[in-house]
Amino acid sequence: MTTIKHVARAAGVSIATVSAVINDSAYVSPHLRARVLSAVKELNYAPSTVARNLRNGRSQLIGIVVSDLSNPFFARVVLAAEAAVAAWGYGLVLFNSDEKPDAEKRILNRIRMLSCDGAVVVPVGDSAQHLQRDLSGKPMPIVLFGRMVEEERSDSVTIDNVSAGQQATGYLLDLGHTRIGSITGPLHLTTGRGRLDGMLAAMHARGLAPEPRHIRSGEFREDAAYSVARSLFEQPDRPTALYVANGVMALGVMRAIADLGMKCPEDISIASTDTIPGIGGLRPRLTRTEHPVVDMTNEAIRLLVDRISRNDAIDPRRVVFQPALVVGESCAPLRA
Amino acid sequence: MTTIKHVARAAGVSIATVSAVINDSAYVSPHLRARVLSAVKELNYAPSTVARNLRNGRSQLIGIVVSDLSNPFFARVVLAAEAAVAAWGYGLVLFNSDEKPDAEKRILNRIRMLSCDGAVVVPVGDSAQHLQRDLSGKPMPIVLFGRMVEEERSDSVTIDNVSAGQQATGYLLDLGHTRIGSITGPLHLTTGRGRLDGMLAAMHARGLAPEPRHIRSGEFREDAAYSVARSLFEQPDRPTALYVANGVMALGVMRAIADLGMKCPEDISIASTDTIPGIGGLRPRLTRTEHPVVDMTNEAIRLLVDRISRNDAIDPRRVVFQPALVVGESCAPLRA
DNA sequence: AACTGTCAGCGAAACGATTAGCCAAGGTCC
DNA sequence: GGACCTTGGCTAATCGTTTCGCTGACAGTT
Repeated sequence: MTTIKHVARAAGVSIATVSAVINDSAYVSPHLRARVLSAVKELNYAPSTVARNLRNGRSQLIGIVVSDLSNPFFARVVLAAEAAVAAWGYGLVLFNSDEKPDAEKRILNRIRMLSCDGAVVVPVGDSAQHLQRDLSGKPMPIVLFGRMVEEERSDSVTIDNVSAGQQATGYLLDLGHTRIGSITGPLHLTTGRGRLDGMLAAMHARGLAPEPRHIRSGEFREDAAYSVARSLFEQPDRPTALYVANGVMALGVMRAIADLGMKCPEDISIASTDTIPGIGGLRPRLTRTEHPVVDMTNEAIRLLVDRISRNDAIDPRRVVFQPALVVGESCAPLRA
Repeated sequence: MTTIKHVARAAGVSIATVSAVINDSAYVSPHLRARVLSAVKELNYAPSTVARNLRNGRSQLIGIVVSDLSNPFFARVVLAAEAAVAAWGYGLVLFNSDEKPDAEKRILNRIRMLSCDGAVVVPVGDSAQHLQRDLSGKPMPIVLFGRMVEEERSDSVTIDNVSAGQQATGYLLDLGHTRIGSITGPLHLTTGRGRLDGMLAAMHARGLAPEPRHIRSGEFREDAAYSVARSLFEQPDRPTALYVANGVMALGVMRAIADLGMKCPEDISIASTDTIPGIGGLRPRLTRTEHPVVDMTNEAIRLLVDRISRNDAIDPRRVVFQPALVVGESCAPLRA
């Protein structure tokens, strides 16, 4: 590795001068500046970020912890986050907690040891809070993304889950369905609980109440949804319409429908929150509510970068995005 | 931040002793060791990776540069890579070159500045080679993934693209199709060129040659494939079967088929290489060749870690995985 | 001519860790 | 009892930067 010292020697100046040229942090005469720059090019010098980080206590690294990278929703978040942090001059260190609280704890500890300047976390436990409290002095900036676990004291970017459930269920109700079921995520997560609450609220608003056994919840996974859907469909009085809480679960439900020889939307209507992008050519297209993933991610990174470069403590900020209903072909009016 | 110095003071020992305890790098009497450990716990001390890295020239970071993170194939690679590097005790820094050679160059420079210990690169240009040559002294370990651009001197993990094209096309031929077209990727990439060569080889082996205007190539993107497919289908004597070179392109083709009011496989058979995971419930399921993504990724990380921890230079190793044909419902026998 | 102010550029001290080399204290052996 | 070895722990150098404070030259002011 060529270091600043080699450059200084080659250019016949002190390392302080080289540093000044590199960082534009002080005036250097054009003459010397040119000598330094040509030495830099000559030796193909690049300042060591490690040394720089040690010196000024920052790492230009942002951690991102997602709960399930195999979920395309989070893949899109990571994609957007990579672009966003690059635009702010940071690097993105990626972690996958796989919905396991202790994995999350390990990861957050690793993030701390890497001296990341901050992190975007899709929480699965309450470790994020602890991490912040632990640090004597400045807490590590954290932005919670997508969901919250308990009452949190961090910045957060989420969607209005209740509205998502309401909109999707409302659409099914408008089509005349009354026997509506739902498969939602774990109820200790706001994305699970909130969407279910929205679904129930929409029903109640029309004076309806779902069959308790048509209300199911499970992990946010394709195979989990598949099993739940099968057991739901194999019962005698199955629902005529189903609200499914996310994109991969909707895929699992679709697979169950196909495997049971049913047809969607002829035999059952499916509305979901979230979808899998790019499957526009496959039928049926899902009717679902969508989140503005890129905007949400940009906002999260913006909040994080702002908090990193801010030295006064301010109150947590919570940004909530609204879902939008997108109509596909997976829902049909109730047959009389 | 609490540093090793604070721990030393609290435990009443020198920082060298603390370091020895932390790293088990020298014998420390049980008495002092206990004092140190309790001070560590007391102060909630975690060694600064930055300082440690500066000192011993490693960063415990592995970079990964993918060419298009919005492609689910690479999303799966990243998912697998995250798990693999974590298992080896590394962190994963993610970059997206978006198929742009100059973005790749910038990224590789950033990776160098971050003093990553190595990188997995899906190359879009020839910067990876340059990066290796540039460094005086030890070159930075790099493993090329998925494709190669020119003759390369790095380790690489790829698939047998020719075989992928042959298998998929062979299946179409077995169904009786002779007027077969193809939409493949950019021909300067081995994934583009190789798959097309395989397709052509399969045709030639049966004494057939495709219509030149049925052989198209374009970017590995859903929308690119959509346009190409439309223009192909709107011609008078369109092919009865089509080989599509990757999963997202296949989705674009499916969308074009749907938008033109055609049906797959009734009106046209589609076979592809690569697919989008988890769409088992949507119809038709693609007939395609699949790659062992997880195995490939693990192998790449294994090669990289091996080269990082090795101090003797050895010849580049090339690992080639074989694709496997998976039959769906997107192909039908040719109607007489 | 002496004093003051400017200012380009330099030297050296951090940042937080690892580690080679050293130094007392204690034990062993003739 | 002195020479020698072992050994636990410490001091100090080092990694590659940034940055504070200083030097010395030169110009302007009286």
